[in-house]
Amino acid sequence: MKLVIAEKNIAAQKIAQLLNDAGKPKNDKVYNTAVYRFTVQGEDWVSMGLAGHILAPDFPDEILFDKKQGWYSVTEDGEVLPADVPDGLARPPYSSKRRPYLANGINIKGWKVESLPYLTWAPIVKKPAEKEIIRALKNLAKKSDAVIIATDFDREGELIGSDALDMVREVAPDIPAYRARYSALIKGEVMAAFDNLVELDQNLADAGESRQYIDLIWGAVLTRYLTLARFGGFGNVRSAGRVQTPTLALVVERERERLAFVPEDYWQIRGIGAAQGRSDTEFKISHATARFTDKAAAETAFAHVDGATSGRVTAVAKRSRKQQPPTPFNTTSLQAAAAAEGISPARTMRIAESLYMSGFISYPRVDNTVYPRSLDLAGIVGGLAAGSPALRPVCSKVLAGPMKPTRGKTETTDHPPIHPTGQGNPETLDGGQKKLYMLIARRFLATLMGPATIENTKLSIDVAGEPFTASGDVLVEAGFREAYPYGLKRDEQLPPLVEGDIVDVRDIKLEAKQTEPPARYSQGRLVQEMEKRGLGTKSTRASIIERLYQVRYLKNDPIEPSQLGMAIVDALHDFAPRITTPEMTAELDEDMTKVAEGADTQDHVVDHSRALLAGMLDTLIEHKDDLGEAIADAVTADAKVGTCPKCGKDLVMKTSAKTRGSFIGCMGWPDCDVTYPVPSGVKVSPIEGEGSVCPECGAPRIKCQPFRQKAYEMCVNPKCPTNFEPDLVVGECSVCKEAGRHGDLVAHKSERSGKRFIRCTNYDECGVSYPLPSRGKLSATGEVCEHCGAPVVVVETARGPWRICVNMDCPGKEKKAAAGRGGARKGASAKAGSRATKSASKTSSKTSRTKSATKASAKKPASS
DNA sequence: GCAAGGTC
Repeated sequence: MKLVIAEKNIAAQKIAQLLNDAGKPKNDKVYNTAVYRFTVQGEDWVSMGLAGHILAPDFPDEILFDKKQGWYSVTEDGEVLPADVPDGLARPPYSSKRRPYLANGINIKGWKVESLPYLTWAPIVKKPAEKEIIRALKNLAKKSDAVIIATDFDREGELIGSDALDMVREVAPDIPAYRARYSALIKGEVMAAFDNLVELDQNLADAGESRQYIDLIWGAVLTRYLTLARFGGFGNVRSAGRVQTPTLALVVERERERLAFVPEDYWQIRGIGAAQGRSDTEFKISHATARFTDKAAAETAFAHVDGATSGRVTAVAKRSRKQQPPTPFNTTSLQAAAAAEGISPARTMRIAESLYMSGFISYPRVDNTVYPRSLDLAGIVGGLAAGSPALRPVCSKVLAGPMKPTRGKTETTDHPPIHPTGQGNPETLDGGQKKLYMLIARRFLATLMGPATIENTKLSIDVAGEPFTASGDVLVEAGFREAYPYGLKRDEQLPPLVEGDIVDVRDIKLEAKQTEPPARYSQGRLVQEMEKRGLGTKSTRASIIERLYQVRYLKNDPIEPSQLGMAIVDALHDFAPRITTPEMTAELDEDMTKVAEGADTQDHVVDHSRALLAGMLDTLIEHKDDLGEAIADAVTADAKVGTCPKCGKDLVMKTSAKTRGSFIGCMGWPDCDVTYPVPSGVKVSPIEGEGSVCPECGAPRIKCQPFRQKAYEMCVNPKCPTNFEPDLVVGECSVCKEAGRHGDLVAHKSERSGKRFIRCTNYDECGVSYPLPSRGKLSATGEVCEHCGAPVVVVETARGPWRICVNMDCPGKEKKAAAGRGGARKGASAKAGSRATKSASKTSSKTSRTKSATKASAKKPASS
């Protein structure tokens, strides 16, 4: 039997199909890995896909021998280094004897940064990362008489194949091994590759492995250095890396440009025009001098037209322009287009992966922007028409047309550009999936259609001797725009005017403006910029940006660096500049090429890189305390939400050591004891300028951003009247009413516990009381619950306004809790909700949430 | 608790 090892499942499947003597390959499983059995000239073959790299480089366990001690650990005898640092390269400038050792436990302060030189020179081993796949691979290898490495035809593919071969050799040391190199998963290519098998290119694999090692060493050393320079507690990693740090630097650089930007004043004269007596035809007019840089000139011109009520059309110019249809999607252009529709690149890739796995779209990680000839364009359009009623009309048009697909600049042959398969029913997709799928489907159709024609009309209008203009764009021929409306501007239709017509004008104003600084990056723009600068790959850019958000170097979208992000870039720029620029990647690529060509060796290149890093460590360690301080200051600045009304110091977000929960505390602690609770489940940020201080109580107001819901602002002080109305009457007591007396239901707040509740004024007699959510402004509705007759109130919770029946045991709660599981149910309801809701909310893991959601919706009656 | 690169 011959074993074919591909990089991924889809390739293994395709190869089996293409090489098979006849018919379909047999799908099989080895342990949990899909394999494909087929025959080639009567001989039994089997193919299996890996999942990319199956081994991961790491430091040996001896260095991390105690998982608990992690980064602080060393070997028993204090020796980390094997004695195989090549001659001629600097050894660490200290001996193990000098190292401050861990007498009783861990001498963290002395040890942590001192240990970095050891790490720089530490050996690296490859550890199994995909144990299940390795198990299947070895199982098949034992039964095979030859293996053929058929991983992707690139550097990483060669490395993945080489790692796989190493695993094979562990169980079949002498098995013959070959390499098949194909650059497209099509019959001709694959057949030719298997007819002309070659040997694995170890140099190329070594080049890839060098990349792995250098990334790990630089990343681990600098990340540990930054993290430990001022340890911020677990979960506060300050990461650095060959790709992420230059990417962060791009954002910081843009922010610095904005900060350094000196706005220039300019003036505009603008107003409203309309066909005479036809205020329904209004359009914008502006002075022909779009921007006056001279204030006096602007004022002179404005003096002429101030109060003018009419003008005369002096010229009408029409000009039509064509907008060419877009090129096919590759990973980067899909990410950029989706980002413009509010889907982050990382989320785009997660959704695209799921669409790919369920057969809706083609392979999503591609550079190619040219459809291969073999792609059945008409067949896909037909499939789209059948599956999606919304696309049917435009599909018919495409099928009737000449269908000449556009071509992008990048042409590779590994995979076709991202396109819909035309299979599957889009109605079964969830919100995000459907949105992305439609984008991909519409883009595909657009690439097969003609240009759009936009007609521009420009009016020249004389108003009291001053030249004005008006401009309007109208889509006169939709072309591809019929399929692809994304980013299309709305028509600006001007009324049909001719030279000499009189137009009404009104509201001509002189506006003082300032030039704007360069715009911040959107996530889509940043992905494109990374590509331009050679940072990361199509498969990694999205996750690297996400990582920068996760470590809180970046915030918001358009992207802003945090103070921490800026401090990190500054620190590395000063002491390890190599990591902060795209040049490190460029130089690495040069080194990799040399290794691949055999002009240099892995050991030499990696050791050279280690030496470069080692050369920076003295300076880094020397400045450890300064840098630690800079990081701590930046973190405090990022955490600031306002100013303490009691002592004037900063109020910052803090984490309780005991409960791990967040709260807002004063930097003056322990001298100042001001603290505020933080709404749960929301992202809190300060409000700048106006509205930043509560006019009622002087505490800061904050902006709360709930997950995927509208942000709102509130005062942080829960006792503030803007958050709670004391002694609010929310309704009448039904128990008392039945007993023939009157009782008001009044909201109270316990002084001791801070808990809020509703109690009847005749509580001693009727015993009626209801609990309330602990936070959120309360207001009465005057309504009573249809299920139990208790009052209905509105609570402004962290996630927006929410109507509740105050009765915990209301029979209506059960149904609501079940029906609302999908997301309509608001956060605070768990606290004040029925007992059933309460117990359900305790299961907080994702899976159980999903499970109960499925269950609940299954139970949901069809009528609701 | 580290990187970046594959892909699930």
